[in-house]
Amino acid sequence: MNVDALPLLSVPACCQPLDGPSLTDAEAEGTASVFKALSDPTRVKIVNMLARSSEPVCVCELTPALRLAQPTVSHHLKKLVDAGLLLREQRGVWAFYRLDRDAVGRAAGILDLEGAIA
Amino acid sequence: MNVDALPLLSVPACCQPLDGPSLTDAEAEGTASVFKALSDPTRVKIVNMLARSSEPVCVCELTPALRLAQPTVSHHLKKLVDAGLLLREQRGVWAFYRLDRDAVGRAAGILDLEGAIA
DNA sequence: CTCATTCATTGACAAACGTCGATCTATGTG
DNA sequence: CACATAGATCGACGTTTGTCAATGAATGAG
Repeated sequence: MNVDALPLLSVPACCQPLDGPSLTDAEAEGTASVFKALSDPTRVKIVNMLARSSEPVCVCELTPALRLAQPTVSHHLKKLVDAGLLLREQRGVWAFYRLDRDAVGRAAGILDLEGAIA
Repeated sequence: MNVDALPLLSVPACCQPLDGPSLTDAEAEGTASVFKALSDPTRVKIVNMLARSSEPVCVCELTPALRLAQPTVSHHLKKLVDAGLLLREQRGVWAFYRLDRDAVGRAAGILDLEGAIA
């Protein structure tokens, strides 16, 4: 579009062109993927339970507490691990999960929200 | 199922019954809704732009920066406002948005992640 | 080996989501 | 009044999501 050929605007311009995106597509997608992992009530409960526990927690303890079918819990745990929020550890037949306590802070940092949190 | 009638387990129990949900359904859903608002790359960019600006930003400035159709930008802004993350202000024909800088901190607090952030 | 247990994976289904074109409302100009 | 502009709302579309039953893989007991 040729700006010079435009008729004079009947409404004055409200703001300057200002700065660019200030965040690459990759950064935005990476940050969104972490928050997407926390965007489900069940996964919020999981993260909260793990945040309250100083030791890794067994899946056999999470499943009854969440009152969901076992494949559903496994599905949510995988999403949290893929997002980098949880760490998995196998002990014999059992699988234990614990929180990676730096991950959320990293996402909030990219958002430029450090000052707004805590 | 009658527990007393079960045969002895061939695998020992891994953990105690332990604590309950420790987070109500309403708290989990409320927290998840805030993170859901941040679970899209476009909305991450919007929040980042607003976080970098000390003054409210006009929609007419957001739309070209995001390279998306105007109804799409309006849709994302509504989701962020509904989540309590953004505040809307009408100035004549234009709509300005700014960040509610306490909202994310509140969500992270419910998660019990204060210590892990910042 | 056989069997039981824990957990992950697959497949299917309904619900929710992101995107955009078309339309509507509200504000300001003349 | 008529007209132009900014932005919200509506409908439709393809994609993604949460859930579960069924199945598969891995570990341990006997």
